[in-house]
Amino acid sequence: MSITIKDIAKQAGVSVTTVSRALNGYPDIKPETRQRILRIAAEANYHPSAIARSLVMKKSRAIGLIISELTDLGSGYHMLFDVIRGVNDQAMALGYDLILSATDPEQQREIPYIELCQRRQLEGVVLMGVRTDDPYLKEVLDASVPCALVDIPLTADSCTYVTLDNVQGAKLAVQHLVERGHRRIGLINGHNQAFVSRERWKGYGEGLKEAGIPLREEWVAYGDFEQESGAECIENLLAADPELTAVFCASDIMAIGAIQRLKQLGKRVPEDVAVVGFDGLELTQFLTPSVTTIVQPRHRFGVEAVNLLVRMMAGETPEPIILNPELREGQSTGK
Amino acid sequence: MSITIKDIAKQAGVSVTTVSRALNGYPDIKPETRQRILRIAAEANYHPSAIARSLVMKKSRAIGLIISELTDLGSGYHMLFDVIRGVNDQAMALGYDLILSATDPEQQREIPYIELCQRRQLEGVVLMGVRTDDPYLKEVLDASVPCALVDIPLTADSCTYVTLDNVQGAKLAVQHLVERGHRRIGLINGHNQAFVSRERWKGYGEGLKEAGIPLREEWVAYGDFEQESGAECIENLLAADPELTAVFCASDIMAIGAIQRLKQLGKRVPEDVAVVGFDGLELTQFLTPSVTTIVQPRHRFGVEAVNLLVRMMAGETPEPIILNPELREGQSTGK
DNA sequence: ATCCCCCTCGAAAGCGTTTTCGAAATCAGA
DNA sequence: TCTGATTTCGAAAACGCTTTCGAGGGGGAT
Repeated sequence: MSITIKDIAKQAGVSVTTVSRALNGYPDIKPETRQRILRIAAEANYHPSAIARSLVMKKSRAIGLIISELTDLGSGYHMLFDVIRGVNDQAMALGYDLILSATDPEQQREIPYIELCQRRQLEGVVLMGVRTDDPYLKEVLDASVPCALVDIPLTADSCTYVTLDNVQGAKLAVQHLVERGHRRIGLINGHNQAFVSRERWKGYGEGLKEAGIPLREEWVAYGDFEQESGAECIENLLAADPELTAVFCASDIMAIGAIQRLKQLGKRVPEDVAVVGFDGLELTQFLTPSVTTIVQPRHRFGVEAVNLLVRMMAGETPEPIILNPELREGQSTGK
Repeated sequence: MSITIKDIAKQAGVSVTTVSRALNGYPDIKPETRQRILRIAAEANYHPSAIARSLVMKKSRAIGLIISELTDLGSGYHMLFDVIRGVNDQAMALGYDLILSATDPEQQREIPYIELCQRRQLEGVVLMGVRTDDPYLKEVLDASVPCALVDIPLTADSCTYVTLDNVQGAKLAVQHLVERGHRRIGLINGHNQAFVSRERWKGYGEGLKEAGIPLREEWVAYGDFEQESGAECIENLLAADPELTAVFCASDIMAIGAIQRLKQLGKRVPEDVAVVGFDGLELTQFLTPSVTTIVQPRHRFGVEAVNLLVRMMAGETPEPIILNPELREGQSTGK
């Protein structure tokens, strides 16, 4: 059906060996023969089969992008998309094809990690959206396929990660609020199955400590990164301490939910309660009030993950990449 | 390196043929031999190479997901992600692997369509986010690889599509506004390189006509689906006709931009100007005011696209799928 | 004229599967 | 016990490519 290297060889009156050499830029071939072959191949609109090539070279030139919980409308929703873009862009730029595989722990549709890698001969894998208790994780850590984790600070023989300095990010948020004069600052954290939650909690604590503010149990609530949970949490926090004047949310989406509920409760933002979000979603700039947030370089996560991967595939054992957070001021924390 | 079918054969003391047969459920094999082979394969954690299999079977069991303008933060931003999820879910459910390829017309990084298909032996392709003037389109239409288009109403020999009834959707929006008593209704449309824009324009016109309202040139503005353009357009429209009391936006994002700008101009929504969006983004429910919108079954787009694909791969020539829009009321059009 | 080396190219093996074709073994019926 | 059908299995080719190894030819040096 499809046109093969043999056809080109026949057409050019040479052997397949010669065609292969011409196409792959080997030196031991007469320049004019090469030109002729190239021309014929182009005219015939010939493109070598990546499959056949993979088989013989034992390299697929493909990397996997595995996302847990993609089907969950959930947590990283807005975050994930940009990371996907980054991974895609860099993979393409480097000549790798991307195989997307979104798994879903709940529905048991998980294909064992190893199997996927073996089946498609993946040269490396970018893994994201994984909970701390996800079964994938164990498999990955002792598999031999290079793996770059996004927002999961674990390393192993063939495994490293890229993430934000979440501790620093959370601290930035708290510092910003302290500068604005707040002393009673709540935290609406994400669920504990997310690695980032622990770090943001830590950063929150450090931020308070540096300001000489003792941490209080009732200032911390746990949501699930979703809008609704942000609303519920802020209500709970206010019930526990009506004097609360500020809250730091571990996701912009929860921040939006919180602001929404605050309005319903008759509280003004930022006059009565100031709010800081996390993620740096574009839409936060266009809300009323616009939301102060810790911005993550999401696209770059993807790019760097692929970069880590190719370095690992080259035999290196690169250090994890920890990107710096930035605070973007909005109206939700006043001027 | 990796364990192959030969290893299993040797282990079991049979030929590779027999192993292949056992694994693939052929009947001509003694039940107990099959069991033994299966056991051995499982113990060895063996998984057949999809690559080798593809080569000999000339079927890759892989479909491509090609997205133009993914790198554009742009237009379908929020829409695309859900469609991707749908494609992924259904592809997995049906046992196909997904190869993601986001191209970018601007940066010329486009890999010719045909080449991609040939290289990876794709059995079918889902194509989305393509402009009317995109070079891909021509290639696709006369290629022989089955192709399912999303939101691009074109058919060809091996090509069909899934989309929303955009005419009906726009009409729903206008009807809703008319019911609320509006007579001067503007349209903030998307750019004309999007297929959907033409249809939404048509639906807008029909909606007005049915209400006996003559369409006026200056009621129509063209944005690019982005927030900023929504803001600019509403300002222009109001400049052209200060009496405007309602506007229908061809994307939720533009609607948000428009509402934002309206507030800045001292107009109340919906009291002074009512706004309807398009897409049915979740976040529209959580804004103040929440946005009335035409909801698209985005996830289902992906699912149906894959369904179309497999039917085409089976030799059928299925009819296009046109899904029905639904209006979801928010506060932006009053009660 | 001889020898050696370099340049250019082809034959063939091999990658891990599936599948065709036929052979061996088993079984039924007589 | 023999025949023929049926069941169970193996040898080998094929898929499209890369790569090793070596052959042939031309040119320069001796």
